[in-house]
Amino acid sequence: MLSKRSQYALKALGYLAYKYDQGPVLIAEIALKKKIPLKFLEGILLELKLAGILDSKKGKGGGYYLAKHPGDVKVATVIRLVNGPIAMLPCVSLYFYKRCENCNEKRCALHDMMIEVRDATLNIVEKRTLIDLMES
Amino acid sequence: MLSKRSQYALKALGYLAYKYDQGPVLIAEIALKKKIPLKFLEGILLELKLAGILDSKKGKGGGYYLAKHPGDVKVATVIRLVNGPIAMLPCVSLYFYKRCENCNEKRCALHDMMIEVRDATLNIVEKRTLIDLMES
DNA sequence: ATTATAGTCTATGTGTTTGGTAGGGTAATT
DNA sequence: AATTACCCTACCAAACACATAGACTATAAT
Repeated sequence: MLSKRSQYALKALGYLAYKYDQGPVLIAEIALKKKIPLKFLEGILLELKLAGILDSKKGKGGGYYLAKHPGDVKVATVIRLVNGPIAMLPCVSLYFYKRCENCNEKRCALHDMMIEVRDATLNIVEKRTLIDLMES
Repeated sequence: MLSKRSQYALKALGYLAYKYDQGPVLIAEIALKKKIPLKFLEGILLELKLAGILDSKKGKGGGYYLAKHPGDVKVATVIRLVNGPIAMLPCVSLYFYKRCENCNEKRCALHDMMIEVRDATLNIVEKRTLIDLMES
């Protein structure tokens, strides 16, 4: 399951994608429209900024905005950043790989099945971008 | 990610499937072969028994064994039992559904994408059984 | 320069889950 | 009597989830 934080991140990005090229958007506006606790959202947006997905402007007329074109931000990237591994097991994760202690990966039935699951999922989230999440 | 508990459950079941029709298997044997902390495993096997997947016999010559044919126990069932929802969001879960507070499911882009992910995953884990996990 | 705006940063809190360890006693079977 | 599952309590450390509060700092308009 995705954490609340991840859901919020995706929702917020969907909104910012929708508002793309319309200038900075207030944290408060996003919080209101997407029903996200404001201070919680603050931290999430900052994380997305530090990762280079968002950029921000302070002062009047400031706010957050996408640092890239919505089509250039993959859903998979956001999930990995905010939520962590997409795979069901560390031993089949591409970005968070950790060796499995109680199986030899060369012939582990569970391992093989989980690779299939991972690929089925990646096949979707690696292809989808913020364009697919655009929403008011 | 699957919890350790879930990994252990699947590993143990794979072993019991491998030993199917060879009489009860000691908890200690499973723990040893699959490198699972014994007391932890104890609880897991009990849970699987209460769910009707395993059966057990006490006393000398006792142990745990599959209550059903390995081909009749779906991987999806085990994951739902021990790990919880397979879907990435509560609002797209079939067995653990919970309404989403910050979207109207009729037209929520995230919702739709997560249904796709769910189905891609289910397409695998609903078809695989303990036969596919059989392993010494 | 001042002031309001709006993002940034740090700290704190509470509760839950995870992944164990340790020990005991009970009930059934051989 | 020995074996083995069953069932219970207690404890622990660490992480995670989901926030809230307050102070600080940069920006821009006046």
